Amino acid sequence: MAGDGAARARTGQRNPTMADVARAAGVSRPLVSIVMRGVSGASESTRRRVLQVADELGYVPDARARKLRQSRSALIGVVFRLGDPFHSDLVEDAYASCARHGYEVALSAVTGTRSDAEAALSLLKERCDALILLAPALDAGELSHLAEQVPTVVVSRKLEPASFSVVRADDRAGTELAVAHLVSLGHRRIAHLAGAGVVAADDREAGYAQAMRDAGLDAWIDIVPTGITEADAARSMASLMTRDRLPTALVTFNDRAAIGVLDIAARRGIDVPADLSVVGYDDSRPARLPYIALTTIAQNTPELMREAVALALEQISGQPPREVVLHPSLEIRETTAPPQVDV
Amino acid sequence: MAGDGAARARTGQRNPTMADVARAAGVSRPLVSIVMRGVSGASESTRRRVLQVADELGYVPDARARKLRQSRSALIGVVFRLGDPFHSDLVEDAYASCARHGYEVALSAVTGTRSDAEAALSLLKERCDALILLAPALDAGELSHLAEQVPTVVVSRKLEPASFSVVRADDRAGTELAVAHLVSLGHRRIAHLAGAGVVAADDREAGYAQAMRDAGLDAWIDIVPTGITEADAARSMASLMTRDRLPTALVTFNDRAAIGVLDIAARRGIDVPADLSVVGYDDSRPARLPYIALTTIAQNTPELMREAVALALEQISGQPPREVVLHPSLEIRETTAPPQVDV
DNA sequence: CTGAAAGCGCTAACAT
DNA sequence: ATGTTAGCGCTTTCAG
Repeated sequence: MAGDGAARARTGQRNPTMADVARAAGVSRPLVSIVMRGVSGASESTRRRVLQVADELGYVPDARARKLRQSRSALIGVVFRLGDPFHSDLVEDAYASCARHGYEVALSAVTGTRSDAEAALSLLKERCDALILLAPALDAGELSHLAEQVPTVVVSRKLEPASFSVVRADDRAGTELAVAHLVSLGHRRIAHLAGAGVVAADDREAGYAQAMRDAGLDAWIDIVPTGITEADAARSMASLMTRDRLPTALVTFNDRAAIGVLDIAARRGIDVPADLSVVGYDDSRPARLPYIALTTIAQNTPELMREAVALALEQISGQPPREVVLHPSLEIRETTAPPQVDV
Repeated sequence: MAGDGAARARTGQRNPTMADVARAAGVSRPLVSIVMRGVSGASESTRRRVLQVADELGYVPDARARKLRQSRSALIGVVFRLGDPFHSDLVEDAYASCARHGYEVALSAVTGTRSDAEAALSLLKERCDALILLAPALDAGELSHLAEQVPTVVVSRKLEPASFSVVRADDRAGTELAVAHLVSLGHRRIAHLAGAGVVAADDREAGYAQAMRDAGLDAWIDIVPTGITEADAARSMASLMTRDRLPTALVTFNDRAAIGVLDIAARRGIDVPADLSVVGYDDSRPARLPYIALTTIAQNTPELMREAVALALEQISGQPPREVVLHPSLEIRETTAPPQVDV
């Protein structure tokens, strides 16, 4: 029973400390430390008794004191954008990858009122052993400055690795994959909904153009700029529909744009994929919903984070920063099919 | 310039400490502490000099040491479900509310592989002054056990406040609002898509039934059970459409179900709101997207978190736990309109 | 296998 | 306004 500890907490007394446990168990303080950390150096009987006493007292080790005393904090800080599905996936993978290497994760969120710099600073104060920044909105200079203070890994931004490491997927290769898939289905009038001014959008657009040329479809290259939200894409799609001939397939720069397109298509009676094939980009959670089932380009988030953590550990152990570029893959679902009528 | 500090970090030396700053500035350590905390007790000239030296050295205060020394950690722990839009909103509000009271936020995520209990334990180790749990999947016993160790506030779950405080919106009142809105538009055949086995779904269903009775529409009460995903709702909607007469309006137990309905409606050529009015529940981010524009019940997340933080502070200052029930509100957007043909 | 002593970086309490 | 001393809870030596 947690009688004693509970009573203490309820009456506003301090939490039990290691010394309390040692006293109650009739052993020295360091011995309790040994038992709590699960390292060797205590007999089995002592270990059992100490653990039982600790449990009875409701003892919880103080992470602040532990990390202060240890040279390394065994903490990897992750800066992510709150509410972003792609970041949510990455954070989940971060927990898994860090745990495999004996590290804990310290989270710091970027929100409408909390900048990347603020988020990173709070982790710096916690003395994380390394920082992993998910697509941070910081320029190279700010990132370098940060990286001089702590090993830093930038995820999913195309940046020259300098004092920090970079891990990202090859965005050009991604849209090339998308176009190649549509070409193999028999499409020729393939348009691209391009993200205007969005990071990574340039590479995705270049990959689209390259793949069209490679397929001998130079004449059909058709780039429609759009904004970052579903609503922007819906508007662009609506304007596309005022044309004489619609494309038979659409490659969008991200899933949100693709979903905006799907929505408008449904409302206007355009059958996807019979009348129009759509390929998104990101393989975000909504894309995987069965009733959306969007064919899309996946960045392989587990591998992205596995590499990010590996790069962090490399830097912690003194190795120089470097860049890792991963290959995206095609997830074929239900929004692509051969065109009903060819050109 | 951060020359010295940077060089240190890059060559793997330790970070500068307060003692380093004191030495370089030619003052005592506590004086540096006074300056860094911005409290009174240092002359303006000293203050300026210390701050400049600290900046040159690239000094960042060590949060672990500070929190260890202080009796209170000035930290409020928040346990949230990663990737849940409602939780994302709440966390964002938590940052704002905590900052107003001089508290920082320590985040701990619940994921597919990380339970509420694990998430809470890691915050316990950080010695947070209080914990705020967002719709935790823990039973009353587990919550009580936790609350004996640290002031605890449970958000958005209907639970008898015991050793912990509870803040939630009135779910019955929410669906009553939804039905009343539809009735005022002239609807009578109003069905409810009910969440099977989901927390809060019972109250929402009860509120629907109550409001129907209050409007004298007992005969039209029509409760269709469904699952928790958009796809579940889409299936339920499809089966609803095999009936002779469709309802003219639908109240769903959450936004995800509503969005599943909207999707199927668009695909089957049912015009929302002309043929069918739809009211969701939660006012989640997707509901607010302009191309969805879902009429829905809002829980007022800023107020929910404002109350949660207030309840946490109350408990920290020794007051007993209690319950706060907030009133939800109706957000009228574009998925509701008068019925085209009445019964 | 166990215990005594020192110290991580900081702040609170007391001096001056 | 500034300096001195002590100690937060833990882990790490180093002696037994």
